[in-house]
Amino acid sequence: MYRRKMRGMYISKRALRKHFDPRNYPRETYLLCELQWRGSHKSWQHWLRNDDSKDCHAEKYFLEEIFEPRSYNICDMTWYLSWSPCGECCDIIQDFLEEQPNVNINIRIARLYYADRASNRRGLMELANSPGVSIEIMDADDYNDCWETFIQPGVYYRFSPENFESAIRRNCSQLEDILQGLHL
DNA sequence: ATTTTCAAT
Repeated sequence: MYRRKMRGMYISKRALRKHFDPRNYPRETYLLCELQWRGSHKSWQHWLRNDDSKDCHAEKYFLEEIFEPRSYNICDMTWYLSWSPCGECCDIIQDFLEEQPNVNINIRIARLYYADRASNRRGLMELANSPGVSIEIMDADDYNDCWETFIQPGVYYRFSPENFESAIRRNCSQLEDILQGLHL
């Protein structure tokens, strides 16, 4: 059914710590996806990072190479993204959703990618206003959900978001401004 | 450092 290309389902806590702590500024982007087709009890998880060799952002890579559409039932996806999508990826996601109107994407992001660039701000605002899309900064519940889903059972990890609550708050207010179309 | 970024000039 789904190919497991490039990466698998579980991720190391080391990688999660590095890439989803908003106080870090890593030079790669991680996309963790959990999806469920309505009517099915099983969910499916997959994670990947951007492909430097192909100069391909993580979002484009996931939608073009990993996701396998079905013409029936509704698909609910949650994405945990370490960087927010750039303007171009926002357009790609929007086009994808127009072609796949049975898919919903709930996007949770750890930090904002070049938030001072008008093209990125505009992309996020337009994407957030598309049907089937929600975009939010990851809060403590998101971190816990993400950890529970993507860390292998039996691996001990305690998440302590209090260490970066101020970074989360700053990103939330910045995203709020962007989605309201301020400073475009 | 209220820096750093999947980014080229």
